Amino acid sequence: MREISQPSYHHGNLRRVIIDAALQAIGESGPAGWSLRELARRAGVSHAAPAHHFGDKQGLLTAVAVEGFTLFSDALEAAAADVWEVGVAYVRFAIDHRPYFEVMFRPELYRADDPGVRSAQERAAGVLVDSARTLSPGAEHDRMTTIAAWSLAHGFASLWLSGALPESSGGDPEALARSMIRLVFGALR
Amino acid sequence: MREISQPSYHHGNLRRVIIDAALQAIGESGPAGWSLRELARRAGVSHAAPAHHFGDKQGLLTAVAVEGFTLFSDALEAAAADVWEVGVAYVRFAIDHRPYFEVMFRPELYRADDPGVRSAQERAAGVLVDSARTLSPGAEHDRMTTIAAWSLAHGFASLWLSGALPESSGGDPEALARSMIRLVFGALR
DNA sequence: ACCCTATCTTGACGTTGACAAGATAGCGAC
DNA sequence: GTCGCTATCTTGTCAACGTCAAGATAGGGT
Repeated sequence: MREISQPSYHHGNLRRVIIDAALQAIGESGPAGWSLRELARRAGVSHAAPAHHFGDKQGLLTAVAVEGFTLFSDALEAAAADVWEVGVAYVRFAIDHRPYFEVMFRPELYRADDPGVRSAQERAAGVLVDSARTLSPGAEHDRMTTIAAWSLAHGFASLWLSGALPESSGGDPEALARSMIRLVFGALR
Repeated sequence: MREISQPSYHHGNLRRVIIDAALQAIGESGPAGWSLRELARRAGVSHAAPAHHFGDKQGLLTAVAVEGFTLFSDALEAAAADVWEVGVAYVRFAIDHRPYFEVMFRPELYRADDPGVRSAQERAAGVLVDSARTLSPGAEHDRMTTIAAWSLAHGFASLWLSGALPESSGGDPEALARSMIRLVFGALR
């Protein structure tokens, strides 16, 4: 009297199923607090199915990073019309797509030299550089302004996610980020 | 003919030895890329010695976090005389004590509700709040300024450590951080 | 009708974190 | 001094983990 179904050999492509399961697991227990086998169990596949598609755990996380940076670039580009909103979009992405974000900026978890990762990363960086130029008080400060704007948005997102800011419980991250950006860069320009 | 020494039962207190080994391991392979057993092997103790002193892996990382926040507070306080240097000290600590820093802001790795952690954390936050007040353009902007300054320093440190900034290879993080802080908060005040 | 390949499963191996039980050494009491 | 108590550390064990090798299945081209 087995309650487990017999083998049944899937033949759809499980890549998406597995990535989605990974995102959910990362959301629940952080980017390193889950196991491939538990993942497979939840996705209803064998314990080695993930390895087939992604080689190993790093390979799976590499796929997550690529997807993450791509979605990230899309989000930033969509906000680029209003320069002041790019930083807000940065924060919003980090919070709305926390699992992606947490993997993306932990390069030791995946293969950071993967060409797919590289190009997706560069695309995102490009959007940031372009919008920061608009905020810069002068061409000679362009690079410094980019770094400052990036640091400000990234730091706020990281602190918010790690729960270091007391406002994390209950506050509205977008509104807070918007005020912060206007305070800092309103004075600068 | 055994080449391994016989048991020999240490009786010093191995807490320090183990924490130091952990810091080294974290420095080499990130806050989650090492194993307790490998750690013990390097420290020359049995595979269960760490568990005796710290309960489990989380316990060991909790001890690291407490120590880290304490050293962090010391570093910030030492720089507090010159407000402009607090942010620089933040960055310097992150880079000079990378293993501590990487653990401290990953609360899912340790017991963030530990009373020791809490008080060490609050002490560090206190220094930040006090110095940010000096930079604030007005009392009603105090909180916003604190968050902005904190985000700026934390973001810069995180991006630098993760290698996201091209300047990470070869540049001088302290000097860069100093310019960035002066650019942003010089205009604000 | 056949085979070829991508897809997925099964089985196995060494390693890991954790627990339980045993061994050792220092130290105060008498 | 030696007895026993306790903190310290070791040994032994276990389920779970990541990875590899080998086998099973199904769908598409020929």
